[in-house]
Amino acid sequence: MTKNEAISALMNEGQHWFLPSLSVDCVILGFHDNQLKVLLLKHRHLNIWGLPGGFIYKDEPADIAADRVLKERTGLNKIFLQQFHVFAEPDRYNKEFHLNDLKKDGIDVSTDHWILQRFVTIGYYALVEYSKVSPAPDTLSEKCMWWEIHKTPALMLDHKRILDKALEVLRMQLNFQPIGFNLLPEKFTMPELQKLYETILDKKLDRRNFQRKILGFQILRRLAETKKGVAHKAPYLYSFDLKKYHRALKEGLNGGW
Amino acid sequence: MTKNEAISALMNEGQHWFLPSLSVDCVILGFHDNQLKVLLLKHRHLNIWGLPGGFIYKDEPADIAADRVLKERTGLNKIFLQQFHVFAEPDRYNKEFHLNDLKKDGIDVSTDHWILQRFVTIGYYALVEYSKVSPAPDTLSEKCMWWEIHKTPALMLDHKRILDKALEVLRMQLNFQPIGFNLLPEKFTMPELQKLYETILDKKLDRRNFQRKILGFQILRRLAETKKGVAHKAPYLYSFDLKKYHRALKEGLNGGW
DNA sequence: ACTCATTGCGTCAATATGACACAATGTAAT
DNA sequence: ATTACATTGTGTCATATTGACGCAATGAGT
Repeated sequence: MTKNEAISALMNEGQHWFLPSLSVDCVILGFHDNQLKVLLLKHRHLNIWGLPGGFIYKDEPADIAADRVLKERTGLNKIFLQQFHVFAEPDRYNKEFHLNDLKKDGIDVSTDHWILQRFVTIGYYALVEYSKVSPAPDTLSEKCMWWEIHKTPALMLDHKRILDKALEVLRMQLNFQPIGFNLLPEKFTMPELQKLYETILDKKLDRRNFQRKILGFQILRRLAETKKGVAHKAPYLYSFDLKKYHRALKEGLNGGW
Repeated sequence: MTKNEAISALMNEGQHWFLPSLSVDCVILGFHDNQLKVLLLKHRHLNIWGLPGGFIYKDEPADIAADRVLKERTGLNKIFLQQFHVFAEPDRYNKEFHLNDLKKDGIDVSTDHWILQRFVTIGYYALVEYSKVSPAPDTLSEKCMWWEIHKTPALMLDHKRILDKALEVLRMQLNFQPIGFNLLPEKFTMPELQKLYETILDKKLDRRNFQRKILGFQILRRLAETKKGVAHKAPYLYSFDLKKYHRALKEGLNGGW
């Protein structure tokens, strides 16, 4: 099936396949070159980017739909994927935008076409290991690539707001949940982990205090090896203690009360 | 318009008014007699209770829909109301349940009626001042009353799960946000505030340490008066310092990182 | 006047946190 | 080889926060 055929099928049959009014959008974050990155798609003819998103089959759980979208875009599945917010303002969805988008593709639809109706979208975010992802464009897009989190291009509709909200929630989670398992390779160094935290928090942390605190969580295991081929003193390699990591995920880190 | 007329109108016209596939459900919590309570509705003919919920008008933001539902059920509006989770499993919605419900009301609908389709619901929770609420049943229900949070009756569909999730999120929020302003009367005592925390957390707290910690947040003002007509030593009255309270809401309490 | 549960206000040790010092290490320049 | 230097591993110290608990004051009920 060519891309155009796929689009035709979607346009003509979509309303029979999918739950009306609802979509999912995924904020897929990866970490590379000591930078937090987000996976974006470029629409076929418009010079605008957007988050990977999709619709929910009529008998499909929303979480599975998000998983499916993620799989289609990154080749990854079964990863840490979490619903974080619903975006349900009536004006978030711009009829004109899609109408123009489709026209440029040579597709003319009436203004009451299903894809032009108001959509409420469920925002999901995923933390993935950058190196394992093979960005792959889908039916409606021509490019799929990583962008540095603070240097994203203009995004369609309210996708910038969705991205910002994902980061806000992520920062909150950092306060009571461990993070990083899905963002880092299996073996990593303390400075890499610290840089990840600093990037998410957008804030410098003291190297020594960071180490003390993170080790205090008891979710890391220091390996016997050090990182080779790196400038300056070779740092130790660490890996997550998965058992303790998952326990911490469930029970929280600090407690608070 | 009688209740039956209202139901007829809803059944016949609903699909033109509301966004398909979507609903909102509200977990409305109040505090009374040193107990956390939740507002539940009893369906008209079934001996089963449920959370107050409703649909979203086609041009209405979901937050406003939740506000509207809340207003209709409690007489309150403009209060702390927060989306906390989306429930989107296909099997959460039980066609048979509604079919039976309607039959007992003398309403026969075909199995493809709009109200029998799959619905994804957005869960909202609200913390309200118990004494200001006037529980009022709506079109589809015959009773509306407070229930102790740990002694709720059987709930329809997945409403028990929604309630539990709301409490889980609320407990998390307690770790980095102040709470209580909407749950307590304007003037309250320290033991009352502590009891609120203990109820939400389902855990005993040390009286003296609790006071020290909560005062440390700097969101309380101690009044010159003490609570009268109470057994034993008269405790001081406190009220929230709204300015600082709202600042703490925005900026968080502890920071963590 | 006495009892007693409860409140207000402490103390003290243990623990956590923030700021910073210093030696060890490995690459790169000389 | 030697040296320079950025970076890492480890530790210190003062301060802040936390958990556990003591004790006197209060005020309704007897």
